[in-house]
Amino acid sequence: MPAEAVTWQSIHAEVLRRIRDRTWPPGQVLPHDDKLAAEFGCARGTVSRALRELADVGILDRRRKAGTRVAVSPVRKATLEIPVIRKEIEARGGRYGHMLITREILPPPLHVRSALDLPDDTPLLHLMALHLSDDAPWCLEDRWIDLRTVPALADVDLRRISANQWLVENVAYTAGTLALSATAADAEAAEALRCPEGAALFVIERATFLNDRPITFVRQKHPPAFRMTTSV
Amino acid sequence: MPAEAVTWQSIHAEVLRRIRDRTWPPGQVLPHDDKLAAEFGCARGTVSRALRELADVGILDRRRKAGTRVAVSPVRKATLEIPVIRKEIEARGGRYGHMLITREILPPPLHVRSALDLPDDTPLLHLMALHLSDDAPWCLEDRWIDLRTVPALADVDLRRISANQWLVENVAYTAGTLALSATAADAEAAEALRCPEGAALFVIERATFLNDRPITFVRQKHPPAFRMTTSV
DNA sequence: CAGTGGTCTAGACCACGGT
DNA sequence: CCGTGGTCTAGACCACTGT
Repeated sequence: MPAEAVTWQSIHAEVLRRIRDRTWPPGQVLPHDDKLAAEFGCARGTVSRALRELADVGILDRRRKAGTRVAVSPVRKATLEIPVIRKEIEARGGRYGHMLITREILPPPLHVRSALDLPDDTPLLHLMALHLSDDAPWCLEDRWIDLRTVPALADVDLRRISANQWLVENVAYTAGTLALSATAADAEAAEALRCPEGAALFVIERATFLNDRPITFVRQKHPPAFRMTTSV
Repeated sequence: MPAEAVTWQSIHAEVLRRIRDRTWPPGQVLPHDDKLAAEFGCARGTVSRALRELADVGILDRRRKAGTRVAVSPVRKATLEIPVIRKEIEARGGRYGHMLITREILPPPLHVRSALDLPDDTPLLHLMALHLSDDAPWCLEDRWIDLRTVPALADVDLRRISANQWLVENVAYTAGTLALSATAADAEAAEALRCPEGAALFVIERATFLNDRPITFVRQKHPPAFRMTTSV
């Protein structure tokens, strides 16, 4: 048997195996990094790297002085990728299209003020737009933009480039929130998405900020067939 | 001015600042790790650690020989936490309750066979259960379990402990898929969740495996007020 | 082929947080 | 207080991949 190279990945896999084995059941304290390094025949840094990765995904609980334990309630974390809609559609083999429905300057409704943490009802740029995949409605977008944070957007022709894409290419946000929910299609959504009124729509809401200044709040309604998937 | 300690976090923050500044715009090639280490006055390993974290979340693109670039299409990644339902309810301050509606052994329908990659229609354990928060319906769970993978579950009294909880505590899955969608409430869901038929429900579907052997497929329907949130 | 990031090492100091 | 993980260093070798 050849002396296998000890990599952090190999330690990661071995530790995971012992956890799944229940060699180390939930709540169990693992040997200290030094002990494990001796057992695996490697430096402490290598063990540390492996265990840190497991702690990052919630499988281990590492604390100074207390040591490393197998997490009791493994709060599994799933990562969702939030691509630009255009890329998402093209990745699925569709031809991307975009239609600006309305563009106006309006005082924001309460839920927008709340999401963007706006102290008053200073008017924002409001857009309604439809994203299309092969000319079929992909999602109806209801967006509010604070032009005080991104003044350059005021001069952009949003019929040619979607606000979504312009923002991604021109503003790197520093913080954001994401909410997923389901809602029934109102008349406007039903018409735009060509689905019956009352149909169950998948809703993605995002608020983004640039150094605590609000950039945009967007609500995207997807037709009933839409699914978001990931693997864990 | 004291000589600040150079930590990987400080480099992480500084690089992020330069990206947001557009000092390094999307597509820009960064100086090599050695150069940056010299600039920041630290070891290459420290720079490497900082840049790796940024690459992990899709902000940088690091490749051997090609160097490090600012990602052009920042596919932002959001991480969703998938807790045990009981913990989720208790974390929100609710009192958890659980009701087993049906328990039977049945051949699985096609969508279950497909999700679990089952070659035939060998009967599985099928459960319908309702999770409650302060006696109000929280979610209707439709679960299929392959007892060949988890035979011990056959003898568990699922009226006392939910399958959800038993599985989390007793089986560490090795792989899984997650899908989120929206659907209209059918008569059964409407009655269980005390909402009108046709209401928009938020649906979470999960399939989990233990070393390529199917464990369970579960579809959880949440009433219209349900939201999943995270920050980025 | 050759340049660049990926990783390992051995040792050191330090920050956090149980006891 | 003092044990344990977190991090930095300086150097080395290696794997991947663009040219």
